Amino acid sequence: MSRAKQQLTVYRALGEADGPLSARELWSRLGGAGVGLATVYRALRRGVEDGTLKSVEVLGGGVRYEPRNREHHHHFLCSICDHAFDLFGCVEGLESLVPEGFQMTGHEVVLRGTCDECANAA
Amino acid sequence: MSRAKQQLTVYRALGEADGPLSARELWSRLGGAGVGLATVYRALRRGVEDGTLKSVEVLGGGVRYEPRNREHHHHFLCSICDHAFDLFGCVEGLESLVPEGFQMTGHEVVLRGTCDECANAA
DNA sequence: CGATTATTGAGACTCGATTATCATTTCTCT
DNA sequence: AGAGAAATGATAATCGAGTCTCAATAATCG
Repeated sequence: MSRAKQQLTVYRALGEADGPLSARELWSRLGGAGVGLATVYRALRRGVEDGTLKSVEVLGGGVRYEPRNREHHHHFLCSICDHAFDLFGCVEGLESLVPEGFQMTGHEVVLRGTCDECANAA
Repeated sequence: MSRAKQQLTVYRALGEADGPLSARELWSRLGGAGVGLATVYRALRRGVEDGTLKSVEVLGGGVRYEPRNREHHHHFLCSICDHAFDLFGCVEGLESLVPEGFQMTGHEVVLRGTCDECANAA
């Protein structure tokens, strides 16, 4: 495979995904063979360093990566296929949960359940 | 230390905590020395098995444990001391986020920021 | 008290995720 | 095409979390 394009390949794959991907998920989407796992990790690290990518932690399954330029969103974690899907929109009333004296700088919402595909396959 | 009470010691420590504790946090609260880390893990595992405890994952920092009999609640994760605090109450509008065909079985909300103490210490 | 059984603590071990190493290959530039 | 720099892939090394092993210790019971 041609070199020096792998970084772009990684960015593109993440851009086309329907949710954040873990290093492994990404690796297998890129063909498993043909691109080394180490290269995937390197590309991800560089992406985070230069601000193109963002690492997110969705419960269960370690760190995943997504393009930083996505709008504010949250995730749905399928408990069967273990894939994380992007959601659109947000929720109300978060401020009221913050205790006296605490300062909130951000929030995460994760919905758990069964995705479309897994629900039908069951 | 007397034996056969360690399980209770673990339960009590979790009951008195202001949020879920990781195995390590719990271990250091129990004195570090005097109780073995393996015993803490054993007690936690038994607690989860017999339904007394529940393991929760708050983003960043692995698995933590809390008594199962707590009301529905969420957590606040302090980015400085890395401690997770229980919150009271919940939010509205989660259902509207669920995509067509997906089935939601649960949800998590995590607020991030600085806790009381760390905010004042800064 | 003495025998029997369950629990414990310390450390060895396992397992998965991520990083480091290094020879090899590709790119850039002339 | 040829030299030098940068990136890559395979795999070894590392790191942390959690589990397992086993001799020692405490609890139980007659």
